[in-house]
Amino acid sequence: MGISERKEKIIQAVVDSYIVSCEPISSAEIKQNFLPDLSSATIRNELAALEEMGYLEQPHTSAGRVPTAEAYRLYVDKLMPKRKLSKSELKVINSYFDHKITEIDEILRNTAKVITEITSLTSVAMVPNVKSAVVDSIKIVKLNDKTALVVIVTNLGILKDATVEIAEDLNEQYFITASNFISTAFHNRTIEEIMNPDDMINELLAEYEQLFRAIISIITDYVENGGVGDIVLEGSTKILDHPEYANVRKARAMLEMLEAKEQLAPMLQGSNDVSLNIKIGKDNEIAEGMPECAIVTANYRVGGVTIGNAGVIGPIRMDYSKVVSVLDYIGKTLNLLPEGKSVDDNNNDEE
Amino acid sequence: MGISERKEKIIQAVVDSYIVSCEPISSAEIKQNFLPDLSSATIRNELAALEEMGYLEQPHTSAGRVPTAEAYRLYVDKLMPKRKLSKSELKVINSYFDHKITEIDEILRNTAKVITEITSLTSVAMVPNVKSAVVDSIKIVKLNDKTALVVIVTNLGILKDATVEIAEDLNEQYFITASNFISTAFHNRTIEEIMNPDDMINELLAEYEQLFRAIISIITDYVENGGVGDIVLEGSTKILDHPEYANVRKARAMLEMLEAKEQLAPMLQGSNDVSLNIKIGKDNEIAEGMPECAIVTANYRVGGVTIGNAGVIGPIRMDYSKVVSVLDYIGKTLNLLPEGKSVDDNNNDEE
DNA sequence: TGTTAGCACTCATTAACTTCAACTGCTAAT
DNA sequence: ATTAGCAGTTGAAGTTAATGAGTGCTAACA
Repeated sequence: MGISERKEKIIQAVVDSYIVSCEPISSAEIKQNFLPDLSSATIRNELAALEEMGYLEQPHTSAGRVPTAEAYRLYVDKLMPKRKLSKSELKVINSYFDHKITEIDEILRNTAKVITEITSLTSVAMVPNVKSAVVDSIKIVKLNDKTALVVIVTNLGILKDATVEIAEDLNEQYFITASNFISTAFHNRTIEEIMNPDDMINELLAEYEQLFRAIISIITDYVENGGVGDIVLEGSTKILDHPEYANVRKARAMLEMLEAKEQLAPMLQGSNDVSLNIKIGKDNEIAEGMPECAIVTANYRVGGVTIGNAGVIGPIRMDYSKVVSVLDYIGKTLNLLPEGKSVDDNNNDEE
Repeated sequence: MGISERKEKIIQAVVDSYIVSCEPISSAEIKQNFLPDLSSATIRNELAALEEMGYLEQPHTSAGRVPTAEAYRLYVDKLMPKRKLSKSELKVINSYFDHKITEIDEILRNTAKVITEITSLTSVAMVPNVKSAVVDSIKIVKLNDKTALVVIVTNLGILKDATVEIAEDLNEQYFITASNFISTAFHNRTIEEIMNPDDMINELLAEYEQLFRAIISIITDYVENGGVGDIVLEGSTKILDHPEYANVRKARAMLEMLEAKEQLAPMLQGSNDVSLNIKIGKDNEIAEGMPECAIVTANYRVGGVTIGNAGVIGPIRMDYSKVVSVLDYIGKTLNLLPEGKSVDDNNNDEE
């Protein structure tokens, strides 16, 4: 049993209005701005029905209506208008990616920055699935008598550089040989395989056991340190711009959640198969007492390889339409990056 | 013209009380908790005099007194009681530094963390004076056909690792030779000298000019990117715990200032000669419209070498006594780090 | 049967007013 | 110089009344 087209129009009207005003919407408002051919009384009847159905709420008897999470759900799934980004917005996005970028970290940082700049919302970006990264090579460089630097190069970029303690009597040549040896052994293996080495690897690396253990320990540290890669947060104070968080109690709950970045990971993930993921309200109640909010994330690929997720986090009342357009356009832009194609060429959307 | 001892006692009473209550202090309160042998009327006379002198303020006529920045100044310079940290606090601090720490970054991160944990204030830590860091060696490692990693090791730790693009036909041996060559040329030079190479260096490095330029470019990037090293922020949401920032306007001003980390640098610096630096209110009005706050920073040395500044940032009404003790104790702890001495040995303070 | 005008009703918000209590400043006595 | 006593000031909290935005319902209408 679907709902009538007119009801859908009304839901859309309520959500659209509420997104900009953050105040209950009255029947008169809807008549004036969306359905001038109906009387406010008729609209009131519909509103009452929609409230009965769980799409709308009244803060108090004599107030207008406010959308529930259900309404937002319907809105983003079906009713939301496609938004076209303005020329200047496109320009801003392109400017973030129009120069050569080599490090995945930087791509993600830029992605987060540009999302925040355009949407005025707090944005997050993260590298997922470190375990499935494929090792290209491993370099071990002696820095001084006591320490060496381990660099693990993967298809997702430089995974991690960390220092390890070494015996003092090992010379540089030793590390060059070791690097080559270990690189060969690990080449084209995934991080996961290295963490659980099979007999072959174990045997192969017996000679460099100390270094080998150190490398595994670095990788394990890294993977277990939240099980995920870096999470980049941008514009966390934007949260305070929304009237929803006008009182300090709520604002703090939100900011504290953001400050504990690692706990955000499970909410950003889970969108690996889907390119766009919208979680509204209870959808993302990972932890007890988590503040109500909405999270929209996209799964980003560069040259066919998934490099991470990025998106926004904000009040349930957010401009989903704009957010989706931005995430979408950034996705297209990123996908074209490595081919060396100019980013200006991919602006052949609808219209 | 100094002020009488009794007046000082009263200022101390007002500040001490205000630090815990954040509410105007009445003459009766002072009598009860600090000066029971005087009548409240006498205290009122003194309070009026101190207000005249600029040390105290009344929010409104029928309210108690609140200390001005002047009063805090006098308090920290002269009146503040020496606080002894509790056993459990000392334990917490020691636990952050009782294992081998090699990277300066990690020391600073830990420092910030422990400061926040104990003071419940937002803390900052930064590496200053990159320019005067002395280069130990420089390593260039070929990662793949197109990129190489440059690692600059200084007396302050690994200054920066960054990738550079390289010509495809250079083999690994080339970089080993180049590393050695460049390392030798730069050894014991400061970053500043490298940024403005003299003729000798220029001549010496003519052979590796491309790499040489790339390295200088990395260093320049790094130094100009705020002119300072990393700034670590810890516990920024602690700001919201203080009643001073109960309204969102003020909270946002503060948080936005913190988010623009780089701008904090000049406020943390300037304490290179002094080991402890307390800036109250207008003392640190770097930018127009900066929220009123106090900043207490310490200059930290490990083995005689300054490694950075760290401290707290919070409302003018903060527990200076505790903050100073904490920063002080951490300073002593850090200073003993490299000698391998147990951190538990340095607990021979007063009492 | 769906739509609409009309009207009574509800309830948050605001302003005006009152009360209350916390302090002070001042005066006069010690 | 100190102090008791008291009048005076003022914000905070509580009360009441007026306001008006918006609804739900009823009865008439197409």
